[in-house]
Amino acid sequence: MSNRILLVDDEQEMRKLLRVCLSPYSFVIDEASNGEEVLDKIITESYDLILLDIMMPELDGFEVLKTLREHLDNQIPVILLTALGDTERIIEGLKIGADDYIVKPFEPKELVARVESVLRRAKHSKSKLESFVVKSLSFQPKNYIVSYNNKAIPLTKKEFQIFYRLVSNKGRVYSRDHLLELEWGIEYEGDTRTVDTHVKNIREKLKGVGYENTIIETVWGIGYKVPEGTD
Amino acid sequence: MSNRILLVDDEQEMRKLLRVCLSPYSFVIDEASNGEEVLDKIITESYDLILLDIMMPELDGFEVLKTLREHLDNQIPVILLTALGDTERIIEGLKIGADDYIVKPFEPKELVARVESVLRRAKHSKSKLESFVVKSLSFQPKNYIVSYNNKAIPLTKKEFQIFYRLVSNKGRVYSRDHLLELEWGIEYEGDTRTVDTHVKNIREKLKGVGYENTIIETVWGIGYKVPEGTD
DNA sequence: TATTATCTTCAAGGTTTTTACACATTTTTC
DNA sequence: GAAAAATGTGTAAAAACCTTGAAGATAATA
Repeated sequence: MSNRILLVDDEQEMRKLLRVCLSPYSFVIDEASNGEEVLDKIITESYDLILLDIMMPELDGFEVLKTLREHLDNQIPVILLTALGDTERIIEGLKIGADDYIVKPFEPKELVARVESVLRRAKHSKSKLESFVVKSLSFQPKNYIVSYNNKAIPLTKKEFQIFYRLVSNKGRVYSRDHLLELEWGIEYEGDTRTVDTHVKNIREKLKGVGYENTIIETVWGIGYKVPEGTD
Repeated sequence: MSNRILLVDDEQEMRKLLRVCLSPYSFVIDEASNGEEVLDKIITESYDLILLDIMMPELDGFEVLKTLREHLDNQIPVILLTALGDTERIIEGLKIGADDYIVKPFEPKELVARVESVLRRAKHSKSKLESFVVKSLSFQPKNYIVSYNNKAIPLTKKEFQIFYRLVSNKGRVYSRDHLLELEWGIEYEGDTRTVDTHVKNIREKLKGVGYENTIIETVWGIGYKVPEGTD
């Protein structure tokens, strides 16, 4: 599956340049010309990487990144585009969660290298690969395995995806639509209730291994969540 | 849901022009021809954006904006309409809380762009996403959570909506009709007393977790409010 | 290709939320 | 202070929403 990249820059020329540089590779590319548009798109679409210009009028790259990390998807990789010599802002940007930065003007080759490196890292990133334990359930994302008392719970791929998303974003409510977008793809047209069925199956399988907590909670009229709390 | 826009200008021609420019898009448009009418309408109706002419006889745009920001809704986006070269007033206007400005005469395209930009920004404004604390209650709007002493209060969706509206507009009184319009939708046909029931339930649930303040006050003959005061 | 596993759809039945309404209580008006 | 108007409250019906099971469709595997 080709990676989806969002290019963010207020200057159309720069977006064009970025697009040209990346076009030889099999990326699906989308653009946004200002901060608000980015937030909008992130909520409705889903991307594997964001190339984010820092200097934009109104809502600048910093603000976008901050909002993104604090309120929206905390995992999506971000590469900052900065002007030469803007060391301070680079450091600041990395602090608040950027994954890498590229200084304008840049070498096309370097751009691609950075993009691929970040994508690769993201794919194998700790958060995505490392096992962890939540509420007595131990997750092993790289193998699509969840286990309880050392007993593996035979989740299917979709089930795992949903469960993993909810668990690794404890406390956050996901609407059915949002889950469909995140786990199925950009323009899923099918029945929303599909999510319900998967949730049902997850719950069933959890019970099947003797796990009695109600870990996936229904938020009436909204969606599903895994509540925060002791693990 | 389409956004509601209030056009404010003393010249009918200008209102007509604005309306024509915006008509290709799915906005619900209302008009006002003087300052007093604006304040009137803001209190009884609700809008997502106000296009406000500065130069009006009697109560001018400044005064309206000031009153709006000081006494009424502090969040509703406002775009100022100004004459060419009126830099001073523009700056002044932005200072007292306008979100953007447009210089007359304007390009229709630009008007629409500005309008949409401001609307988008408002939709994702921090205030809509960020958690906050009011009178010992902590709100996490993103996840539909209100909690007291770290204990979640199990509000239903409607209850949360109403409570959140009142709390995030402390000091402002909302009539039942207005709340219905805001939280139910423009053409609600049911019983007004439905609001009372929800308010009752909210109060009950607050007591249920040991919260004894009377945070939602009844304003006799008008509606409900959450009073301003120490948090 | 046949077989199996997984995913999706659908509808019946159950649960929760929302609404309506009747009556109690409070506030205002005269 | 009595009548009228507005609000508070409990209950129950109505509506909205969720769960569940089963069956068809699709994809994966042998």
